[in-house]
Amino acid sequence: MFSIPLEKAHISGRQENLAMKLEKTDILSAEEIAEEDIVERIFEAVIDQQLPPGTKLSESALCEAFGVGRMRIRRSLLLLASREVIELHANKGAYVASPSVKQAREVFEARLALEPTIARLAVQRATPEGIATLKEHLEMEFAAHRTNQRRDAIRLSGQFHTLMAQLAGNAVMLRMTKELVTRSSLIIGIFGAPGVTNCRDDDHAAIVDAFLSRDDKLAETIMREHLHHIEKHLDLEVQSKRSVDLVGLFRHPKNR
Amino acid sequence: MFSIPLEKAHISGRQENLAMKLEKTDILSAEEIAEEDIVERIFEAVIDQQLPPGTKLSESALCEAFGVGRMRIRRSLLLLASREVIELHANKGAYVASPSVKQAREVFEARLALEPTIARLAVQRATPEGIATLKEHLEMEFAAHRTNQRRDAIRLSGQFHTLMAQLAGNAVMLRMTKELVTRSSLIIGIFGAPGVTNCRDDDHAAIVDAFLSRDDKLAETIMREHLHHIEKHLDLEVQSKRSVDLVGLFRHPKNR
DNA sequence: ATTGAAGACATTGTTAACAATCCTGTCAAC
DNA sequence: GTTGACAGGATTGTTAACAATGTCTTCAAT
Repeated sequence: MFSIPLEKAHISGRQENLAMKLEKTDILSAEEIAEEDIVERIFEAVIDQQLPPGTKLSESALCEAFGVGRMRIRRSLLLLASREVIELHANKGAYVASPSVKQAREVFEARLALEPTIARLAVQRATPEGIATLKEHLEMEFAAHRTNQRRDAIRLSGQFHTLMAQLAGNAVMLRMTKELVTRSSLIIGIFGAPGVTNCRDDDHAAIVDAFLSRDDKLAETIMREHLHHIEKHLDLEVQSKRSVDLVGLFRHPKNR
Repeated sequence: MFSIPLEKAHISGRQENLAMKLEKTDILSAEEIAEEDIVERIFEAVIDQQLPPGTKLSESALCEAFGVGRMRIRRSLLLLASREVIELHANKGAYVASPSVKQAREVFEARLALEPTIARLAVQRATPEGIATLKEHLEMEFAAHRTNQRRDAIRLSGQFHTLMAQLAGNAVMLRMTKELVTRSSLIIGIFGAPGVTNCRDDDHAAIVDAFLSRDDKLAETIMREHLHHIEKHLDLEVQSKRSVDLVGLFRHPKNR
């Protein structure tokens, strides 16, 4: 599958003491689910738009879903909040974030700073196997589009960008990209035209071509334009699409 | 002081229920210390090099230091670990991170992707007050150097970079910059020549000049060269400066 | 019929006790 | 004297009970 073993290292430990007692079902289900796995799963559900902005993530439901204790869920939610993928409201619970227009601009500004560089580095460093993985991924994207698998198409579009960060071989930038791609899904869910897919895979195909010709500068340029293109197709002009600004609306009735 | 009110929003709540009971010491100490405050304090202590790599951060000590319960400390440590500023070893505790050569390269690669863009945006967007704050900051840097306040000089050098991110007005990039600057302090502590300061303030001064002439491209270029300069002055060639690779050392005695 | 209050219920936040693991110092054996 | 085992203490990890807050339903009053 091609994956770089990163993260998880700094929260090491978690030795399988359970794997020792070789009872029934020796192999399966002995695996403990770690916080990062939960975080990763929720990231992907957000990317899939299976968890739209504002969705409540109740602790008990998550405990049941992942089959873990409340403490672990709580830690996972804290990590998700620190990435601004969810919002933690005191005594009210966790909700999938609803990025504001300002936050949306910030996310894309950060992506424009990071991802063109990532694309350039990825082209410089990608191994032949990495490029093969990328081509396979592109094929899957096309297939999802052909067969109208909307959810798969969205997920694969996002994963294309994180895959680039993996090929660039930089764990820090990969982590940042995952966060930004996930938040982008929320942004597209709020400000995107309904029914439109976030990424044209034409652009993705062009980037893969840049890999084949090892043209790093070209990949960088395409990625920049690609991100610009995505942002341009958002409705970021509307001020506070939902949740009208009541304060501004009703202060000094004379001035409205 | 000029500060942008960001972060903390998404972990909102924490209403002062204690402030209600107006007993003695009505005003002070009613403030509860939040996780982010603890994280921020530890960030700064790491930047100051008061917490060198490998320092153990025991829960009980931190509880006493911050005057909070263990749960809050535990959450803070998790957040710090998710930023890779500390390492969490199961059943052993939290230790200030000791970045590897690979991680060091990754951090500076990320900074090179982010901070030149931040510098450009900051020049484009800085208000006159923001520029004044920047000039004051530069003065403080010079003062610290003149009076040989090494610790202050180091801290101010790092804060210059986060201040740039504040002037750029992008909360996402500000958060990333804080993380990267903090980790850079650890990296300089490990791989830097002893006694040398991490940033030349000549570069910082040149960047401030670019603000005055509103030359955003120049600021971007200087920042890029500045970061290159810092990285060049590190000993990243040595493999595992400390913690010798015993495995590689003692396998096949004939080959050593 | 709508509004407001009150109480039951559900969910989140905190604390404290307990369990598990690791570190350290002592002591016996060789 | 060095090495290994063992026990005690200290630290971390987990669980469960409890407290606090929010939410929802019911019901009465206007």
